[in-house]
Parts: sequence; C-alpha cells; structure tokens
Amino acid sequence: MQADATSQPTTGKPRRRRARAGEGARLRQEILDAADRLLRETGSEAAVSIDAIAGAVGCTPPAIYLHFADKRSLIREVCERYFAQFADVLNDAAAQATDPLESLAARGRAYVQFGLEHPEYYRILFMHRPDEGASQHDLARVRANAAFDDQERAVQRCIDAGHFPPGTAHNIACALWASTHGMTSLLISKPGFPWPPLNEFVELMLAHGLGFIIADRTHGAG
Amino acid sequence: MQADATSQPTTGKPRRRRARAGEGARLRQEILDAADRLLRETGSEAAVSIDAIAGAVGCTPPAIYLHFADKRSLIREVCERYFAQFADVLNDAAAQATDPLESLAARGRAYVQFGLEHPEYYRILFMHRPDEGASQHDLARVRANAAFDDQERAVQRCIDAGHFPPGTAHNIACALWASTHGMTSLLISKPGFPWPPLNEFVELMLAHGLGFIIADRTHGAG
DNA sequence: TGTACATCAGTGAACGCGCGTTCACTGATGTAC
DNA sequence: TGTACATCAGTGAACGCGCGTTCACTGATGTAC
Repeated sequence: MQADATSQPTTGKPRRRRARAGEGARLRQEILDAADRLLRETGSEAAVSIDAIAGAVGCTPPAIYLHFADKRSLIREVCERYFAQFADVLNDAAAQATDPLESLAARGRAYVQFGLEHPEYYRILFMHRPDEGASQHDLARVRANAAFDDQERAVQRCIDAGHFPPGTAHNIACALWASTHGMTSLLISKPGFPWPPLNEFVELMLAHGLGFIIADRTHGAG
Repeated sequence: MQADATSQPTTGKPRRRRARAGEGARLRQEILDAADRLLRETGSEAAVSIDAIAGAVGCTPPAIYLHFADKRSLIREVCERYFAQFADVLNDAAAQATDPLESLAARGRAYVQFGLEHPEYYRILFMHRPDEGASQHDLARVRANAAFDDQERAVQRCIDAGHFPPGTAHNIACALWASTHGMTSLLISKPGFPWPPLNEFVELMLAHGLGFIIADRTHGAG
C-alpha cells in the first residue's frame, strides 16, 4: 500500500537505467533475453506479449519498436538463437560417439531430449503453420536445413561405413526426422497419454528407424 | 449495388428461415455443419470465428449461444464428429486387407492420407496444446483412445499371427503412431521442405516401423 | 371459432478484454563553438 | 570553461482491431379456454 518514495513506481520490477548514447543496442539484447526467458519459463507463447516483454525488461512497450520492426521479427530472432543452440547440442551429442551408427542414434536421443526440455520452442519451430510472409528469407528455415543437412551427412557416414545399404541418405534422414519428431511432438501434445517410459520409447523408435537395416545386415541376408 | 427489395438485407447470404417451435435443434446441426465446412474450406482455425459461423449459417452470433455453452464446446463437438469419421476410415482401410500385417500397413497409409486431406482438423486434434480445462471429461480424448485401441488390437493380431515377436502391443502401437504422426505433422507444418515423394515416404516409414520385425522373420533368424 | 397468453427461437446493440502498434512528446547525454 | 544545440533513448497515452460473450428485447408460433 505505502508507495515507495524512491524513483520506482509501485510495481515491484525496478525500471531499468536508461542506456547511455551509443549503448542503445544493450536494450536490444535485454529484450531478446527477456523474450527467451519468458518463453522458457511460462511455457506458453501467448504469455510472451509485447507488454510482458517490456515488463520483464523494465521498459515500455514502444521502446521495443526502437529495436525491432515488429513482434514477428523479435520472435524470429529469439528462435534463431535457440535453433543455433539446438544444432550445436545435436552435433555435440553426435561427436561423443565414434561409431557412425551410434553417433546417429545419439543425435536422435539428443533431439527428443532437447525438444522435451524446450517444448514451447519446439512448438514454434516445428509444429506451427508456416509463415506465409517469410517464405524465402526465412533464416529459421535455412538453419533448419543446416541442422537437417548435418543429419543427412550423419546418415551418409553410416552408409559409407557399411551400416546402411547404399541408397538415398536424404530419404532415410527424412524418415528418421519423422520418427524423432513424431515422438517428441506427441509427447508434447498428449502428455496425459499412457506412453511407454521415455527411455524405452526412444530406444524402440531408434530400433524401428535404424534397426531394420541393421537386422538386415546382422542376419546376413543374401 | 442495387439493394434487393425483398426480405434479405444487402448481404448476399440469405437469412435463414426461423425454425418452427420444436425444431430449434435444426439450427444446432446447421451450426455444426457450417463450422465443419469453414474448417475444411479455409484451412484455418482462426477463420472459424463465432461471427463467421453465424454468417455462414445465416443467423446472428448470439443465436449460437442458444445451442452451445461456448465456442470451445462447439469446436469440440465438431472435432468429435470428425474423429469418429477418422476412426471409421482407418477401420475401413484395415478391413480391406486380410493379412494382419498388410492390414496394419493399410491403417498407416490411411492415417497419413486422412491427416493430409484435413490438415486443420489434424492440427487441432493432434498438434495443439492440451486443453487444461477439459482434462477428464474430454470426449475427444476418449475417442482418441478408442482409435488407438483399434490400432493396438491390430498390432496384437500381428503378434498372434506370428508376424511380430511377442511383446507389448501397446509399445509397438505407440511407436507406429509416432511414425505416422511424425510424417503427417511434418508434411503439414513444413510443406516447403524437399520431402521424398509421398508414396515413397509412406512406404519407407512403414518399412521402418514394420519392416525390421519382418526382416527379422524373413531372414529366418535363429 | 375467436382471443388472451405463454413460450420458443431468435435479433440488435453493445461490452470488455487483450493485443500489437503509433504518435507526439521528453529529458538526459554528448558536442561544436 | 561555459553554453546553445542536436541527437539518442526512451515515455505516456491512446488507437484500432477482432474476438467471445451478454443483455434486453421482439415477434412468430402454438395452446388453453
């Protein structure tokens, strides 16, 4: 009830210090960070409104438009940061294994795990309807292709190592993506469904995706 | 330009005849039909507003509330009708084949096809965040379980026929669902991606899902 | 067979909310002279 | 070393839109007497 006599208004959030001339770009970073934090913490894209971001940063909504053309640009930029992180995590996981097949499996495990850890991002990036507007210049799409290309190369290495029969790495990479994406997105959308225990489910999917080709080899078909 | 002098207002859509006493339930059906049509034709859930539905039916928005408690109930009911149709299509497809394994594959093909034919419904039913509100009494969930149970029984028949090794039909059914869902939802969300040709993609996924167990059998493992 | 009345099936207008966004303005900071 | 001025980094208030929903009212239809 008693209003704080200092510079702050009654809201608990302290208003941030105004940036010095030349340091305006700092707010830009803080806005991106706040949007990122809101997205992760609330787990709801709807909670990440311009007002909410401004509130979290400690500035007013119009200040955001000094640094971003519109909300979509802002969200897109946040997603791009996330996506780069996603690709790195997958590559790191893959790098742990020496065997190309095990490496590919590690990618799959990391994919599901990362998706489940950041469901709201996963929704935005992989489960939303495509933006009509940003068809060509969509950086997220370029990055998605980059991450997919990593996957495709991983498949190719399995083919080269003789784990997979020769064939189109592209199609196999698509199928594996569909498998991991199917798991991840269903677990996100239907959390109440009686799924198998996570680890078991992941390994079953990997067995389905990778296993039949292995079986083909293991049993020495002729 | 010239206003029609008859009973209609200037809008092209004729206003519907008022139902006679006792026939009020007719509007209810027309509302469901209109919402269904809008959902299929526009391919956008956002386009299916109360105003749009009222416009399509030829009544006023408040009239909708004479028959539905709120918008969510309306949409849910429309989805239930769709879902019943979905389950029927899958069962019909499965019934075409005599071999349990081929029957299961037919389910998978029909699943993807039906999802792609009604992407907006597919989004709502399988790609949306779960309603917090309707956790227990969610009929759509019950129906989803029913459709899944059909799938699980189909898997069990494959096990019984010796196509699959004994094991938990439930887990395999989950994995197959994840496969077909992964394909369907990615094709819906990323239409611009260079996917394999649809048929090829479906068969590859089915081979991944069903094939490795078949391979296990085909090659006569000991 | 006519009439008063209840009810059923709606209408018209508006509310309230949240959202993204814009407009006119401000006030501190740095700089030329 | 002081001062006028430009600029940078914001603020405060409001707009406009679309949406779901509500409220008070209406007018045709059926029915009891």
